[in-house]
Amino acid sequence: MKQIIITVLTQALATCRAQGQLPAEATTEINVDRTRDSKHGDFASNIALVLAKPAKLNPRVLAEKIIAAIPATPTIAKVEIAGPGFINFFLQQDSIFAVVNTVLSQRERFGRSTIGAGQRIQVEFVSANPTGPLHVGHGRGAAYGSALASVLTAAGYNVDREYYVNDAGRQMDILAASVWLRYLELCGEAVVFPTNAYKGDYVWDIAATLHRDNAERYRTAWADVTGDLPADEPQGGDKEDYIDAIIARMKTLLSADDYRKVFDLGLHVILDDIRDDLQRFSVNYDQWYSERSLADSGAVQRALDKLQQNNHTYHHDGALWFRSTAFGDEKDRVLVRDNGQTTYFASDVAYHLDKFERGFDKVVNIWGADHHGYVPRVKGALQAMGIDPNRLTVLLVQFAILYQGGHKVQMSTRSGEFITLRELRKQVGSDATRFFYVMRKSEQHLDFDMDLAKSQSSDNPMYYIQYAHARVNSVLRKAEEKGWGFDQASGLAHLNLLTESHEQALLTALARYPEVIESAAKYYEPHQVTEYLRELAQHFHTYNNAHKFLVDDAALRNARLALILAVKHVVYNGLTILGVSAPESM
RNA sequence: GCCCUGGUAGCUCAGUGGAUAGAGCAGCCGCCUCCUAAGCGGCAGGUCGCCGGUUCAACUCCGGCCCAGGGCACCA
Repeated sequence: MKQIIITVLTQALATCRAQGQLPAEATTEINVDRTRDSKHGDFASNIALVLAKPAKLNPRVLAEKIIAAIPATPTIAKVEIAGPGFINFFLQQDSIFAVVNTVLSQRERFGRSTIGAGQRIQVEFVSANPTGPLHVGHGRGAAYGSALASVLTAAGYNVDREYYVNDAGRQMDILAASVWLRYLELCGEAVVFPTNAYKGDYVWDIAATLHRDNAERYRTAWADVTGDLPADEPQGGDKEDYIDAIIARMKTLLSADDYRKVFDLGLHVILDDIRDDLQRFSVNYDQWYSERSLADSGAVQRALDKLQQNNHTYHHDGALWFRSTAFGDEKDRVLVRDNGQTTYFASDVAYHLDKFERGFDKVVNIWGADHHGYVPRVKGALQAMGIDPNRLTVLLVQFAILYQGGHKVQMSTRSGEFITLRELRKQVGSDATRFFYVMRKSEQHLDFDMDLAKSQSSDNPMYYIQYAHARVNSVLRKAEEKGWGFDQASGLAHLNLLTESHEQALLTALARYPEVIESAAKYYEPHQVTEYLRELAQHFHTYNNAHKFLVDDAALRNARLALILAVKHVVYNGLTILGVSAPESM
């Protein structure tokens, strides 16, 4: 509909130019918006205000000329000048009713758009290190990424959802060491657990599995482990140096093969847990991409070669550096450490090169806000390798703060005490958790009110929306019980009986849905969908309260049922995008 | 110090250059003989952090300042 108006305005402007009423150089992008107030019609354009200056005309005079040049269009009933020079468009009633027909025939396809057609886009999200269960911070990234991917799919993009598995690197070594030390404890060794090791209970579980399946095969005397190692933090040493020394010792005491077995057990147990957790959260992936595979396949070396060939690297202090300052970063970054090991950053350069080599037109990374400092170096590396950095969008998700009983829920990632996503889902439920996570725009700090999310009242926006869906269903059931059923053909034939202001408002709301999807996709903002659904549900509940649907007049009754059935479809479509269920009854 | 986010009603937040800045909650007053009251209506509530600038038009864009949170590794 909006497109029709833009087309019509484009034609009108061309006519004005042809008649010499508007200078040829007076051009601008045509802006058409829905009006806030129905007195201003259905759509409005500010075109006359924008072009008034270049046209050297009073905006209202220019608006007159534009309106005079607008070709007759069946869907437009009336065009008016208002205020300082707005052009207001009033739609034909028939084209307003048409949305019901469209929704009922397209059903779950209603709202899909083609703005992304032919474009491949990758959304990478969560990608938490498999060193422990997901916590509530990851949950927000999961809900947001998943909803965004669905929005983009609805907008016509070919979307690929990916989880980057950090299955290499120091943190994973620390996990392997943590598992092994707990295992030694189970074997009866008097282990003093390192300050910097992972202390969560899940580490005990993995160690127990290791012990159950392998008995004492990996056992070493604790004295042989610590031997001549530096002191840990409580003894005045450095906890980082200490844990690194433990890892090195573990690698010498176990064969490479055995080390890998312990390492992989931890990795697989935790990754399986994460997979399970996300699946229960209705978050699914097309690809789980292994960091280790980048090194194994030589992709990391290829990326380093590429940077070196393009003269963007140098050697210093025994390390290989990327000159990221040449691309706006605040300092240069190490790719290969003086000990010969590549950095996480080197893997990430290779990973991002690989993403674009896989043929994605656009790549979206969803990161925690604490990683924002990382953006310039990754974009810099892409540019250094000859890839347009604007094809990569990094979306930063701020932290979620949980509130319960009016108080902030204390969280500490230290000593393994944190609220897991699983625990949150268990307490609040998957639907409400997902809804609350995406209710706010991602760059906003989120105050997550667990009591509200759990409450089954209209105060809870998710229940409010779900209830609209269930309520339509309830009315339809009642129609069956009364022996009337629902005659869709009759309803569609009598849409012109829907003249109440509540009905008109609802029709407009339904027609807005495709625009909301496009906007949410364009700005990567799924929260627009939650906002919209709340408004739609509100229009519905208000209507329900003001008018009876199941009236004796069959024509009116069927028309109303057609309208509310359309509402049901749209609520379903929107909730589905958000990963929230739409119950038939509540 | 530098970099990223925020600052809009008592609280939580929409508002992505337009018309009189909106919603939910909290507060006050009302609405079930009726398809689910898990609902609806009304009242009250604002220096859009502050100061400049751009524009016909600024909560929105630009600059400076103040406040809050986060980030500034040869960790991941």
